[in-house]
Amino acid sequence: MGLCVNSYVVLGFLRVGARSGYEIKRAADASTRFFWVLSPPQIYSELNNLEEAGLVKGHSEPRGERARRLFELTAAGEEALVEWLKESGPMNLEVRDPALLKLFFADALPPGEILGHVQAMRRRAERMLEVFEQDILPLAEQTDANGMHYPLITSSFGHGLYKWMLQWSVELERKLADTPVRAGAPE
Amino acid sequence: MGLCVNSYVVLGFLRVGARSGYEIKRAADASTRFFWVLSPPQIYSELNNLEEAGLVKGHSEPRGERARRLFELTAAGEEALVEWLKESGPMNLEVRDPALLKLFFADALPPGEILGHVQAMRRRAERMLEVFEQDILPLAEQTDANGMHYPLITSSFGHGLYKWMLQWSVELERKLADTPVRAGAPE
DNA sequence: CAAAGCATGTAAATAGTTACATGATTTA
DNA sequence: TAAATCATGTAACTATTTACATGCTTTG
Repeated sequence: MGLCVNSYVVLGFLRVGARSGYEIKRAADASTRFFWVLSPPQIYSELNNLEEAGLVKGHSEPRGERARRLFELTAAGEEALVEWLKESGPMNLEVRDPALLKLFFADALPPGEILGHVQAMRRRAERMLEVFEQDILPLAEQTDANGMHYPLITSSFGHGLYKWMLQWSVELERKLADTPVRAGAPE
Repeated sequence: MGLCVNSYVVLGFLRVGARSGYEIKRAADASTRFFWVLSPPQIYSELNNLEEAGLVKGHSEPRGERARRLFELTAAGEEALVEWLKESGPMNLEVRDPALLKLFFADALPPGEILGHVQAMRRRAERMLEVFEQDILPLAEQTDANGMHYPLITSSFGHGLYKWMLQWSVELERKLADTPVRAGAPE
């Protein structure tokens, strides 16, 4: 019932101009999803939550027969957001990657199968880099030109992260190609 | 009811010698938790699941009055694990980091507050590096000497990742110190 | 104008965390 | 020997995903 990280993501996007659940979803998909996933049902239920708490105010604005609600921050909502942004409690970074997990247990596998996984990791990093370079960064640069600078900074974090991962995968791929079983870690 | 990633983590640790839920927890805390979190209740319920499915076999081995169950892989369990390890479906890397989220929305904050967050990110990376260097890597090297090479490889991934993050934080810290508001992304 | 995709959600199922309980073992 | 910590779990709560429903808009 209380507020959680998701609440502040929703408040944050409302603050910079999103009005509907769908607009929040679009904005999140193009930016924050790389370090915080948020699915549509979470957004919509969070909006209801926040309205009950008086942090957003919604009004009905149907498109024809289709129901539709637009929201805006209240003064209390803006304040709650800024207070949260100021807080500096311990914050845990969490990574979940089934691919690394498979690699962790890969000693149970014949060497031939393992190289394939590493190649898949490399390709995944390449795909992500494309997404960043074609979609995420250009959009963040626009935002930057509009006077909001931190979306570009955090997007560059994502971009740099995947560049690092690509490099790591390539190095491991090379080492495995040289000496299939006794690989030795890259570094 | 079906098997999920957690199932295979449990099978994987049983395969390399863990016998109880607690031993699995200990092993996971010292290795896979950096790319796959798994809490005690998940482990215990997963063990029951796997037993029903015939992939592990458990027997009671109480310590005094305290109940206690030890498990081992069945042949079917070993096979299920290896089949999963071989599979190469699409695998999504997921990151969740409230600190990056705060940084993303930091344009709503006075510049003074922001530097503190970046410093906290740097210190977090430093702490993680210590954990890797003092605990995780030494243990993985032991495992490596015992003929299992992939735990060291994946642990090196974690180590390298946090080294990269430390570098990124330090660079951003410097740029913010120079020009507080108009920061420009590190890269 | 039919099909595909965009926009707007909800219900039900699954996954995961928190808080607790309890006995054994170690340590101050 | 009391307090702390290790070991072994469970119940209840919270968070998240999946699958669906439905009307509007664009496009072949």
